[in-house]
Amino acid sequence: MLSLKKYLTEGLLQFTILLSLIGVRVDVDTYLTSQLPPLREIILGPSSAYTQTQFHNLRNTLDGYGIHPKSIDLDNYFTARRLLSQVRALDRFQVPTTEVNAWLVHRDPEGSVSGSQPSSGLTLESSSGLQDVTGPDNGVRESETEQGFSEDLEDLGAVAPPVSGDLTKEDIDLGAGREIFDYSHRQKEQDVDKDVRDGAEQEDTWSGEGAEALARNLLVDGETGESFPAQVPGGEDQTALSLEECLRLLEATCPFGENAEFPADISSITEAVPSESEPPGLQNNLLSPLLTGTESPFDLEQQWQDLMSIMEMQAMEVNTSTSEILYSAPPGDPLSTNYSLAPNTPINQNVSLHQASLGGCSQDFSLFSPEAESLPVAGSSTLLPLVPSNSTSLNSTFGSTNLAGLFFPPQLNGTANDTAGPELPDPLGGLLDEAMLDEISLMDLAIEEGFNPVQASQLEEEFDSDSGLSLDSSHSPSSLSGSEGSSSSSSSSSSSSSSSSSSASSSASSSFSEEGAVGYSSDSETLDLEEAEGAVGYQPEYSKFCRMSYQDPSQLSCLPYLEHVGHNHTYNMAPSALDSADLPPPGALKKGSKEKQADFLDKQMSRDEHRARAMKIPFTNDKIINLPVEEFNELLSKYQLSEAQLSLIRDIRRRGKNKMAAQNCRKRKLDTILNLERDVEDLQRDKARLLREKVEFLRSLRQMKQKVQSLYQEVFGRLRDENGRPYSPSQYALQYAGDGSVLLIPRTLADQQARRQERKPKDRRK
DNA sequence: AAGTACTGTCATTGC
DNA sequence: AGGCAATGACAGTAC
Repeated sequence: MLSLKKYLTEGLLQFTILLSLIGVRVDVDTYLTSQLPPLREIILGPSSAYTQTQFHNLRNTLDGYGIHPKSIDLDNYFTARRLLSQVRALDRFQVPTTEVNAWLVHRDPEGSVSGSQPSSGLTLESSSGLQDVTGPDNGVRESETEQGFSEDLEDLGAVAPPVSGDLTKEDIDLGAGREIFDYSHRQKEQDVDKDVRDGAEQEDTWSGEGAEALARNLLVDGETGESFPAQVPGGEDQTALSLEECLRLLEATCPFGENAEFPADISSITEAVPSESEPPGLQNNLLSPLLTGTESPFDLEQQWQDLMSIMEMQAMEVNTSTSEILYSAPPGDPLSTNYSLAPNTPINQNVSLHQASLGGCSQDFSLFSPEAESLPVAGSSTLLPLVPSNSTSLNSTFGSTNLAGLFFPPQLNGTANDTAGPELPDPLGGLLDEAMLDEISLMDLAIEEGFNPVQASQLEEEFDSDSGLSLDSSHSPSSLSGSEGSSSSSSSSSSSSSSSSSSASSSASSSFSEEGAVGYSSDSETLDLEEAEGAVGYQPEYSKFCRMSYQDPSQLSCLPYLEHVGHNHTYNMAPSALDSADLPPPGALKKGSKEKQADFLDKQMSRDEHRARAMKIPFTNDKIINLPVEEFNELLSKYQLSEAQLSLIRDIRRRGKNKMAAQNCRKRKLDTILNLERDVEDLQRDKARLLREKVEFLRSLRQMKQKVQSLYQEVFGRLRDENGRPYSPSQYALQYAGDGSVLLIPRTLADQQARRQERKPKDRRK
């Protein structure tokens, strides 16, 4: 039997912790100070009279030290210490610690009522595999806490043999074999529950009847499929009783005493319960005042919906088969047998857990049941560990899929055995398949390092190889301008190469002075050139370095340093811009290289330039090409030109313009490619970042799920029937009803509701 | 000698 | 309609 007071104390605190962790502010002080003085007394007054020994819960295997089952003070002491440490550790949580409280109140047909208020007094830590994610704090805190417990035990001399099967935090987290607990638990109850065990052996047959009986006492919302305790005033089988009534019965059933199972101060508790909430259901009895109090201006519903939406993500990827595996026990499993309930035990009634009334969040609680349908109703169930293994793999740690399966206690007394069974299915596995994880890890690495210049370039290279585009840094936007600069400088060489073939003999460069280019008489280009040199009278030194492509007659960049540049990339340079190019200082020219340079510049003459010179065109190609149409025509009109000359001039103009157009076109093409490369890089970075964020979110989600799962386990594991025996997870499941209450319902019923829940979304899609 | 890159040129298209 | 930019295609050249 359980101590109401203890459970209230822990439960309220735990629930407050839970709410605070999910972002809800609960002002417990309100209840402690004004509204519910008795309750406050209960909570704050850790009198040993209010504590009880919980043989089935939590405390006997701390660091190998057992606690004597009768050590009431120690029990209370540990409880207080644990809760205190949890509260103090709240600020160190990186991931909200989910705490769920539930009260179980049921009444047997004979009128004896057993009430229990199991609470999750543990702050369930993530598995070791998660500790690295949440940071060292968790591990430290946990170790500190538990070590403190051990030390406390030693100091107090409370070294008791590990007799009881009480659930400890370690048990939950580390998955101590359930046999440990089950054994002790059964040792204690063996004698007492012989008859019950007989009933347990009939578990299979009972399950059906029990389910029916339960169904009869449950009102199932035809629309939502949610079930809630039937409110049958005065009904003998009524499940939910007023708290007062329950307490009264408890008082009568469980005398207050040293070993009393219910040492709670009944009157205090009764007073703590608002009288107006007495009637039938427990809906308004215990938690309701707390949760519906005016001190909760927050949007509880929204909070829960947020939480549940996260959980729903898991539920969407329910792996029902896993649920079966999780809770199907090997035949003859003593534990499962022990869990079984006699067909006619009061627990067969719809057991309404303490109503965790959370406003309108009820619909969200339905999430806890969907998977139930996949669970075998038969009792022979093996309880597999729900606590995720230490694996750091997301797939493995994201274990449970649906909440029912997720929360389903692996073992009745809430212990989780890491080694006991397969890992829960990862509902998020689909989102993070191996390929994706690989990608994420790669990109994570790349991106995290990407902000390091060196590693960023490495990352880019990786991306480059993928895209097939060379992302060589020289092609980066910044380098683009550089290439532009070099290309512009290379124009002369480019055109020289094309013209070199026709100017074999030129030892002197041919730069035409517009006004002086007249009087050509030679037949060959070579001759023309030679003659031109003399005829035009250009300045050799100047022309050597100022030979310009006809395309840019006005440019005359005359940049000696461009000699070694291979190509002309002055695509986009406006003639005026090129025109402004600085001429090299004459002094910079080395006379020794004059000849060489002259030859070089001569070679740079384009074919059209050579042709123009040969045809004695009186103006430069630059003018031919770049003058506006009107001016160009005006220019032509000034001279009397032959048809051949006019044709050549028009061809020169056409080709020149086309040449520049081609250059611009190629430049645009290159720019487009480079921009695309840049876009690809940016998108890849964004993708990597988003993937990394996704991983982080999934980690957080996984941790929250683990917390909730552990809480479910703990809550369920703490539930006891009137005989103090745990409920079989294979036959019962916790479900959050539509009205926010938490119900302990048979699996069969949960299955039915789960099916309805599954149909609904489908219908909506239609 | 073959492959590649760059460039010029032509033809075409569309504005 | 003419001029012109843009562009694909081709060829020449250099490496």
